[in-house]
Formats: sequence, C-alpha cells, structure tokens
Amino acid sequence: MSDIATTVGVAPMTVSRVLNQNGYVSEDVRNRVLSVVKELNYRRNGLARSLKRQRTDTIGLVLGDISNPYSTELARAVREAATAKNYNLFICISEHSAQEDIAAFESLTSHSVDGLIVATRANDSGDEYLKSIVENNVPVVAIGRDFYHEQIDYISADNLQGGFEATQHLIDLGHRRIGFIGATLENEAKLKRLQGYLNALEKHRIEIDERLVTGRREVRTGVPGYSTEKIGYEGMKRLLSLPNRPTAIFARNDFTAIGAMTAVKESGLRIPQDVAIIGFDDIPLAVHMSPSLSTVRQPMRLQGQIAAELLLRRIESDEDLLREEKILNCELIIRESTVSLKI
Amino acid sequence: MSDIATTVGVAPMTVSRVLNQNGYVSEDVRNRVLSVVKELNYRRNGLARSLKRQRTDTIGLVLGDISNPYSTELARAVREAATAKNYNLFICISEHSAQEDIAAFESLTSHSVDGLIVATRANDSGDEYLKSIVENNVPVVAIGRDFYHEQIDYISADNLQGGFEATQHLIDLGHRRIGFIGATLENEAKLKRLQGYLNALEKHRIEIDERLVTGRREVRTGVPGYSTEKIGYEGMKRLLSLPNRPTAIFARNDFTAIGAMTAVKESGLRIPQDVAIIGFDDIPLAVHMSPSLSTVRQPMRLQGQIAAELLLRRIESDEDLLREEKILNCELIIRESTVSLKI
DNA sequence: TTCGGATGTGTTATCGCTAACTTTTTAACA
DNA sequence: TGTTAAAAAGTTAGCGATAACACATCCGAA
Repeated sequence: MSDIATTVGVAPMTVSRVLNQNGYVSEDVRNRVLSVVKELNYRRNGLARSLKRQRTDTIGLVLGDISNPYSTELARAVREAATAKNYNLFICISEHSAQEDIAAFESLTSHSVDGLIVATRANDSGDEYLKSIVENNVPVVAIGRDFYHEQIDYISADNLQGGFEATQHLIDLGHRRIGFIGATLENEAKLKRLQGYLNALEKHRIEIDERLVTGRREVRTGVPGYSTEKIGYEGMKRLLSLPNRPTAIFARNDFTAIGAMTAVKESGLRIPQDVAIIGFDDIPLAVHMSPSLSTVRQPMRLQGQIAAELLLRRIESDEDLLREEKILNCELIIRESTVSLKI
Repeated sequence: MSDIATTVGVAPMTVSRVLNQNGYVSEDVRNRVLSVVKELNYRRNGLARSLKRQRTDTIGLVLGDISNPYSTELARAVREAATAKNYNLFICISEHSAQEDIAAFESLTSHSVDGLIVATRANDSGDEYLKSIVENNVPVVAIGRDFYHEQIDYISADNLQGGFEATQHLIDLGHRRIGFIGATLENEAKLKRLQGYLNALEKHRIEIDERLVTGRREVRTGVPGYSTEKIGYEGMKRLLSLPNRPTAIFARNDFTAIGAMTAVKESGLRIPQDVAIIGFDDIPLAVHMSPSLSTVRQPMRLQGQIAAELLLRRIESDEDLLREEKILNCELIIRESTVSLKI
C-alpha cells in the first residue's frame, strides 16, 4: 500500500481512503491511485485490515455431514442471507467427532469470524468450547444442536412433532406393531424424533416393545451419530427376523428408510402392503424411490435463513440480546411407501 | 497476551513460546502461563498471528453447486487431505455467476488462505481473477475447470472418454438414433462429454442430427451452466415429440437423466425397451432409481485428494513448480436403464 | 579453570492496515 | 477582504502477535 502511496505521491492513508471509498479524495488522486493499483496488481491484505478494524465481515458455518442434502440446503440459505447483508460465508466440515467439531470452531474463530452458526450434533467438549466462544463475545447461533445457553439462539425443526405425526400416520393406517430404526431407547432423551414416536404410541395405548427400536449403539460418545443407509438395512434385517415382525417402520431419516426398503425388498415382502415405511427429511431421493418414500419434510432453507438473520442481528447489535428460540413445523409427506396406490 | 504476561510476570514473548510450543521455556513458567491462559479464557488472535507469520495454515475451496454430490465428495476428500497435513479448510460456495465466483476468490484470498482449489466452471472474468491471484504468489489448483495457466495444476475426470464410452455403450446395444440432453451443439468446444458423444457417433459413421442435441441455451455467458432435472425433463419432452424420436439418450449428468426418465415414464414408453437412458456421475440416487440408472462414474474422492496434494506441494515448495495435469479415467456403470433384465 | 553450547528469558521491530486526529487548501458568502 | 465550513490531504498510533536478536545462566568437557 505504501508502494502505491509513494508511486502516486500521496500518503498511505489516502490510498486506504480510495480503496474503502470513504473520506474525501479528489477525483484526480482517486483515478491515479486506482490506475496504480491495477498496474501493480495490488490486493489489500485482509488480515491487517481485519486486525485493525476488529471485524472481518465474515461468518462461519460448521456442518456435520456435508453429503446430507439437509446440510447443503442449509448452507445455501445461510449464504444467501449473509451475502444479502454483505457478509462472506466460510463453511467448515466436522464429519466425525467432537474433536473435529472443535477444530472447526477453532479455525473459524481464530480467523476472527464475526459470528458462528453451528449445525453439528451436540457433544460435551464441543458445547464447552462454544460456551467459551460466546464468553469471548463472538455471537453463536445453533441449528438443531441440542444445547442450551443463555446467549445462543436456537433454531430447529420440530422433530418431536414430526416424529409424532409420522408415527400417528402409521397408526391411522391401522398399524400396531411399528418399528423405529436409527437409534436405541437409551438415546431417547437426546432424540426428539424418537420421543415423538414414543409419544404417539403412548397416546394410542400401544405398548412399547423395545425390540422394535433398533439402531447402532453409540458406545463412546453417548450421543447418537448420524444414521445411515447401512444402519437402516441392518436394522430392518434384525426387525424382519423377529418372531412377530413389525408391519410398519418409522426410520429416523430418509437414508435409514432407504436402507430399510432395500432389506424389505430383498426379503420378498411388499412395500407398503407387508411393511409400510416412512422416513424423515424428504431428501431429493425420496420422491424417486420405488415405491416413492413417505416422509416428513422439514423447512431447511427457512432454518438457514432464520439462523443467519438472528446471527447478523447479534453481530450488528451492541446490546446483550435475549435468547431466541424458533421451532419450525414439519410437514407430513405421504407417498407410496405407506399408502398403496391400488384402491 | 500481554495481560497474561503481566499476570505471570514474564514477557509476552515467553507466553507466545508457551502457546506455540517452540523455544525454551521452563516447566514452571509453562505451567503458570497455561493456568492463567485457562483462567482468563484467553484465545490467541489468529489474524495478528497470521499477519506476522505470513501464513494461515488454511486452504480455500470454491465449489459451484453444493447440492451436487460431486461437490460434496470432493470437499470431503480435500478436507481429509488437508487435515492430514494440519491445514484448515474453508469452503465457499459460488452458485450462480461469475460475480459470485470472484466474490468467493476475493473473500478467501483477502483472508490470506495459503492456497486455493477451484472447482467451479470456467468464465472469463473469474479466470482473469485467478490469474492475478497466481501472480500474487498464491498457489491455485483447478478441478474440472477448463482453464489453462502455466502455474495452475489441473485435475479432471476424463469426460471425453466417459462421454465416448457412454455413447459407445448405447451403440453397442444397437441404437442408432441417440439423443444428448444437457447442452446444445454450440457448447461443443466447452463440453468434453458432448465431444465424447459426437466422437463416438462419428467413429461409427452415425450421422449427427442436431435436433437430437438439446439443452438450455446459455445466452448471457456462452458457457454451459449446470444441467438440472428440469432441463432433462423438458429436453426429453422435446425429443419425444420429434417425428423420428431417439431410441436412446445420453444425458449430461444424472440429474438430467432422472428428469428425462420422468418424461419418458409419463409418455407411457418403457425404459429401456423403448428408450434407453444413460447418465453421468453416478450420484447416490442413480442406483435407487427404478429402473436403476446406467451411468458413468467419475472418481470424485480421488480428484479431491490429488488436488489437495498438488496444492500443498505448491504451498510448501519454494521453487516454481511445473504445471501438473491429471486426467482420471471414468468407469461405465451398466444398470437397468440401458439393459433390460429380462433375457 | 575456562570455554562453548544448551537452556531460559527479554527487547525490538515489524507484519499491513485504518481510526482518530491534525493540518492545509479550496470554495462560498457576507 | 475577511470569515467559515467543506474538502482534501497528512500524521500518529496502534490492532495482537512473532522473528530475530540479545543477554543472562548453567553445566560439562577440555
């Protein structure tokens, strides 16, 4: 920058004023500065700029499984909202562990993002770290991360309601032996979808059979990880081998449901006549499955958009804001995997 | 940092040495520093650190359509390779335009990433900007971006070969009227998959019928954008309405192919008996379609991994390295949408 | 005993930029 | 012609870290 200043014959501050388009600069000097800038292929050092200005105009987003359409829709919405307010968005992936979670927080905060949106699953050490971030006055907003903090806004789909409606739908169809795939009963406290399932059964006085609730046991973390197609496949195999197999399945998410469908098809049983299946998320694949997959759609873009707005509000406000919590309704999508087309 | 130094009664430099674990520090001082660090919930300012050190240990990745499984697999592989060498990864999305492309480059370079991986489609102003980045000594690696520069390594799937084999496969099955959906002939120069299609026809002396090549015309940019399910659907409708409709379709990517399948099903024709369809990419959806979708699989993880390795090599090397170019083979995946199961 | 290297710590000078303040020039008006 | 405010610059002092160098000790080998 001082090179440019010297070349043009002005003070560095004047160059800065030209580049930031603030303060008074004569037309003549502006043009000369700009032409030298172009000539020298100069690019301002953002680190120094941010260091001095104490802000980066950048927000960070931490995603878990990036392959999940849920994550990507979220990212798009967040990006849109951020761009609209002239903020950049940096995305970090934390695929597997609490450790990676923290690494992502660390790398974003050490780059001094102005705020952080977190959409990974809760875990103790990560939560601890988030707390310390907030205490350092970096705003944080959580999406679907089950973690309460007085200064962290919280956005989530209403998984409880969604799980309830999915199960209710199966009950309405006359099913009484309904399985859940994707988690075990010990995860109940942490998993709203599973709670919704249990609530629906309870409401209709259907006894809960723990053999019908199956998923991978999370030994290390105590926290349910993402549920996959493989888990769905294996879970379904297990359920089908029961002496009194379920006639309907609520899968924790669509990937799990798809794995379950594969297992059912292999066994020669028909969907939905022999086994009805409903998933959760309404991923793009769902509508193309054969039979098409009934599921619960959550408003992904809306969650991202609201999260970004709440975060920017915090960033741009000086006061301590009260915690906001938004729980968004889910929508039941009924397709062929629960209701046969034949009349 | 100086707070800590004062509290412990040492110089800031000593605190820095403790935090960076370099230089000599006595056991006693180290412990006292660490305990005060924890007590004050201190977090080092990465901007200042990076400014002084002239590096950030961070690389940037610019993705186009993040919803595309292609992008996400890439991101995961890049992240893995980066993490293995202790680099952070920041991902930026540039969904629609050259302008957003540049905004992403800008935000990453202004944060002084140590290097940049670019996986968006080529466009003139973006290419120009990339050039200036390289001239500022920031290493750049391109994935599947059709842009030649002496100092930018290039990784891509062999789309030419893939397009050729897909078309060859249809020809081998006896098809002679083969449509292409996802681009128009004027994009030939920019689209290797289309070139592969044309080459295969030529090799077998099948006349090219320009009415069989259909896609959205890119008026503004002259560069073909991503092709979508919708484009596939509409393109197929158009082809089916031709007096002499094609008996086979090579779609530019799987999304396009899926849209085409929908159109075919709606028309009452059978896949593959009446119309065979092959796509490109092997997205997770492909295998679950009904009928399952034949396609060409490209090595996504490998591309990401190699890109990261080439980039880190450039970052950590002092010399000017020669340009590397890696073109990776694609694999033909034959499923039910081209070959009927019935014998 | 002396000397040299290992060990432990402090000092100084930036990295590249901009907020805040000061100074000079210009323009406008009474 | 003098007064005043707007316009156009310049000056100073950091932002928060660390590289490079300087300066003490301490210990063991010659």
